[in-house]
Amino acid sequence: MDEHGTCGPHGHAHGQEAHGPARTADLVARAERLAQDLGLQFTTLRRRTLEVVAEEGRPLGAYDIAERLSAPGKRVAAVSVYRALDFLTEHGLVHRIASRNAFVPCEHGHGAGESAVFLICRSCGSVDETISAEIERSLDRTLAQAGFKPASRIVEIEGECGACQGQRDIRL
Amino acid sequence: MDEHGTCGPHGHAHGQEAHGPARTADLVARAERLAQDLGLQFTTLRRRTLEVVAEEGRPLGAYDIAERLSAPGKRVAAVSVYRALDFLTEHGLVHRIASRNAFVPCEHGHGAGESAVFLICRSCGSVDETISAEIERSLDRTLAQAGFKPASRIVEIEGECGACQGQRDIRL
DNA sequence: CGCGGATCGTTACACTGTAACAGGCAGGGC
DNA sequence: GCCCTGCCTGTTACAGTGTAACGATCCGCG
Repeated sequence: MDEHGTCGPHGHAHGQEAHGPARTADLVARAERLAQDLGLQFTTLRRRTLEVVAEEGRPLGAYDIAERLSAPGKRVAAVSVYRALDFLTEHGLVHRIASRNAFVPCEHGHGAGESAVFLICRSCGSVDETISAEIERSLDRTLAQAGFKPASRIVEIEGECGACQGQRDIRL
Repeated sequence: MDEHGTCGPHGHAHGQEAHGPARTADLVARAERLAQDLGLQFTTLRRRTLEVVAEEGRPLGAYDIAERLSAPGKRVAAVSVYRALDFLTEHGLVHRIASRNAFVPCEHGHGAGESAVFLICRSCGSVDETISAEIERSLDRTLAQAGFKPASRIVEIEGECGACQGQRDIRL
């Protein structure tokens, strides 16, 4: 569907968080605590799905995840991945990017209640997750004014991330 | 995919705008002016696609539109509808609801530059489009702070609209 | 008339997501 | 121990969403 990679699928830490194994370990630890506390089952499939999503620096489709989880002779069906993703999204460990039909790891420790803003770069395909109390407040005001009771919020901005703007400037 | 209809697919004017033929005529007129001004072709397929989307009180999938445009012996393929929808969304006449893979008519005269907030009701499936300068400001601030250059914005809130909350109160 | 550009019809295909059913596995009560 | 129950997973099948590619048609323009 797309190629990307202009500023590299891994390794660019634009902002606060670092991608890669460190974040993966954090997320897995959080998932284990959460499962412990709530009496849920953090199964192998769910853990491996979370790991695959966390390792990647860009949104992954369910079928991409299935492919990465598959080994010669041991194929993982997409439907299983969807079920694992249902679990992970339900508990705020990964997010679904509606405009891409793809999934990214949750980069904040926020409870499932809060809502995030996703910054999706068209050049490199990376996704940054930020939280703004100010945006939430103005959203809440608008919703209250419309008499609308929100259940879930989707805020996705497509554009060009800072790193890619810099790269483009150099090339010109 | 879903049934809806709890508060009726048509006829509930919650707020400012009225659905139905009046809005349809407005939109078509706007499209004709726009095509005139920019030297674009507002073809029959595009007009009929716009009409179908405008008449419906809820988001329509591309295949639903194709079905409504088809007559016995004169089938309209989904791919043609997609091309018409590309044209219509590009020029701000309809909006795509990313979380539903569906399309709604634009209910504001805003230029394609501004961004809208969509309130999607889980009970009746209706979609309200509102604009809030306050939300735009806080979004802009957050984006500027992140060094992110936005190209398009998606803000979709799922929940329960005022009308459906009222209905539910009555039934309880 | 010939040419170029845009639109549209058609086919084929890839990707996304879910329904339904069967097997496996762990824990709880007897 | 044994069965029963509930949850998770595997498998198949299918519905829904979206695009690529090619050809035909239409239309304005030189």
